[in-house]
Amino acid sequence: MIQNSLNEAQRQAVEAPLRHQLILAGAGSGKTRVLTHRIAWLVSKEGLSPFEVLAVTFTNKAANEMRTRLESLLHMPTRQLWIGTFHGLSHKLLRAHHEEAQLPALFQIMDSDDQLRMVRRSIQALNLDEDRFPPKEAQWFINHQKEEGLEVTEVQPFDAKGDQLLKIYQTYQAACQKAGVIDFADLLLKSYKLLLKHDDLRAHYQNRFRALLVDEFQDTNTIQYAWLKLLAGLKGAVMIVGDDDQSIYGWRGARIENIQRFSKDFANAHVIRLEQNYRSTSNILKAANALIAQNTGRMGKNLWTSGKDGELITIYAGFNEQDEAYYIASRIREFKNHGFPLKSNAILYRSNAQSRVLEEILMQFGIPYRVYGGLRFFDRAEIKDALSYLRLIMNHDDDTAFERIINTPTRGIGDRTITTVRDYAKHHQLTLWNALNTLILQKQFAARSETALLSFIQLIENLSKTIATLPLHKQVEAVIGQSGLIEHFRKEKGEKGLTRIENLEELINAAHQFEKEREDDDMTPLAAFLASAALESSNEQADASEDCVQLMTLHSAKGLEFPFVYLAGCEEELFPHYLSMHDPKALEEERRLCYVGMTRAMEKLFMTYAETRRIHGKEMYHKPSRFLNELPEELVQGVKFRTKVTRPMTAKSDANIPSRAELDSQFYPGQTVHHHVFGEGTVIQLEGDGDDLKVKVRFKKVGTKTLMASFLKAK
DNA sequence: TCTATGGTGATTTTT
DNA sequence: TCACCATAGA
Repeated sequence: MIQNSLNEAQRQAVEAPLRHQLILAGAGSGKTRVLTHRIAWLVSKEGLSPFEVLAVTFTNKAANEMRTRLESLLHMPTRQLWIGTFHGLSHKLLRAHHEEAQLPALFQIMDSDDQLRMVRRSIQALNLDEDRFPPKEAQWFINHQKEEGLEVTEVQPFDAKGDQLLKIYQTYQAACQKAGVIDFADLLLKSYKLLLKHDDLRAHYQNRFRALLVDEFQDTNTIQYAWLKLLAGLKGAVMIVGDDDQSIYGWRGARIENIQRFSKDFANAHVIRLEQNYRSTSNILKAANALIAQNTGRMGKNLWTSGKDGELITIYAGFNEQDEAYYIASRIREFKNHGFPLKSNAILYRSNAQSRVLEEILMQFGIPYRVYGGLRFFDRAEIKDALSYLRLIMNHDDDTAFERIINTPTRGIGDRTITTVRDYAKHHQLTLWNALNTLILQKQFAARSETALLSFIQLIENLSKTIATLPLHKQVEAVIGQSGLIEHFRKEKGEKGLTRIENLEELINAAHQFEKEREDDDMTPLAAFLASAALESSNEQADASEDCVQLMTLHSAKGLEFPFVYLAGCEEELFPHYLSMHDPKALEEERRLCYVGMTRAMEKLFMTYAETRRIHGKEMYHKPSRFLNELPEELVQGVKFRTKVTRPMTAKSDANIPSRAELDSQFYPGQTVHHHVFGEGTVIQLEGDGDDLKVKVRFKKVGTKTLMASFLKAK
């Protein structure tokens, strides 16, 4: 990517006067670059104060990246600038105006796990049959209502079942209110209603934000759209960046139609297409374009590159899933032998279950790998236990936290006892903590239970006192130390308990880190830490240092890129998935998923399938995915997937061998290099050879540059 | 309170 | 097939 300056379309988007803009940004077309440059332009050339800009993303990762890049562009702190996720910014609004939003000052955020427990308890409290009303379904119902912008008072049930579900919603919502906790969907809904109901606040924010920018707009749902529209008011200039072809979260409530709706709701919006791709070879782009052209109702877009044609796309037909995995592992080993690091390989698949066979074979090959998208750090049971102690200490009314730790570690408080407390709380409209204390005063428990309960109350109250004056990490440390969690997990046999203890220690580190990095706001450090634990469940510690193959689902690959991509399991019923292949809308989303997967590849794309595969214990024969047939034949090589051939287990190589220039050079795509001025970067491509060898490098700090090889150091 | 057993059901996931 | 849950029994 030689992109020292913006291309024409990018420049138009960046340097436009304040106005509504719809940027259709194809994969790898530099959309983050456009977003950050746009903000920088508005601030430095249009004279906007950072105070007047609002930028919304979907993930924390994107928000952080944007802020970092912006700081290096503007050379000034960006604290005043509101950059964050929909949820994060909503949270900020609710904290600042919790009274108007009718929330307690110390309200806590529930994650979906907590939410499910809360829903389950609501169903039980209503004496409903869990078989007829599965908690998952009720949870989905509640979230769906909220995402459509409907508070509990606004839902119109249309049948008997809906009636019951609404009752669950009501009970659940009342329980949340009582405990002072809110769920993810509430963050958006409540902040939306806050602005809607309070004219003064709405006027204030509508006046304040002169420019509003939204990333990944195709992923927005109804409430997010309404939220944005309300915040923009009549004066705010809104710029949305998105790609209808990469909309893969429809099943989660994302409304692809929001993009079309935007042009209607925001008058005179300028549409700009970013179609020049700086990531993939021409052949990969042509194939992806051909595939996505099969979809109907697109905004329309054709990716192109000024770069090389590159390799053809290799399709491999394995005779079973082991053979498929063998083939992939062999290619990876081959690349490794040619000097490419393992981390330039990514294996993508439709469903998580597919990773197992791949992992087994990679292990046989002795190839290190990393599977993305497992349990996140803050979702681990032991971490949630420790956080629940902190939550209960901060807010004794937090019933979710109470339920979680009342008998963790086990302290002789049984189900009977807890049910007594729950029932009493329900009948007297008390929180669990208050109900427990009242019952103790009334001597309602057997002697043994009472001792256990009293020691629990003592523990929480003592901790509340002792940690009041401590710095955050000491608070966390004290709570973990005195809760007995460490002893509890020490009893767990095997490595599991040890890992848990290590994780608890890591939590103390995280608190320490958080203390150092936190910007000051009006929350106490503990409150801020708990909120960020719920909202910023950082996927994992950045152990990017380890060189290993990346395994992940197609969904989690969105936004990433890799020199070599293997799209595994390209079979009917698996991809497109059988649950999605009969509904035309869902099928198109599957195709978009395939498009997303293909466009992750920079240099070389492999698409593989297995003629037979074991699924749920049964041997299944699937046809090759229709998506393979939608690729132009002249762009495809390798095993003829349209005719059946019997093949030996050992897969023969038909992969690309790196070019002469690449072999002669000490540099290769995907390599980390160092430059004395520009700092660290990743090699994207080699050009020329011998003394004339030039290397395209994407630097972390300064973007992409092409340099003489002699100026670079391998790392 | 821990452990064994059987039934069930099985895309995709961020906040 | 297998992993997760709920439930029963020690």
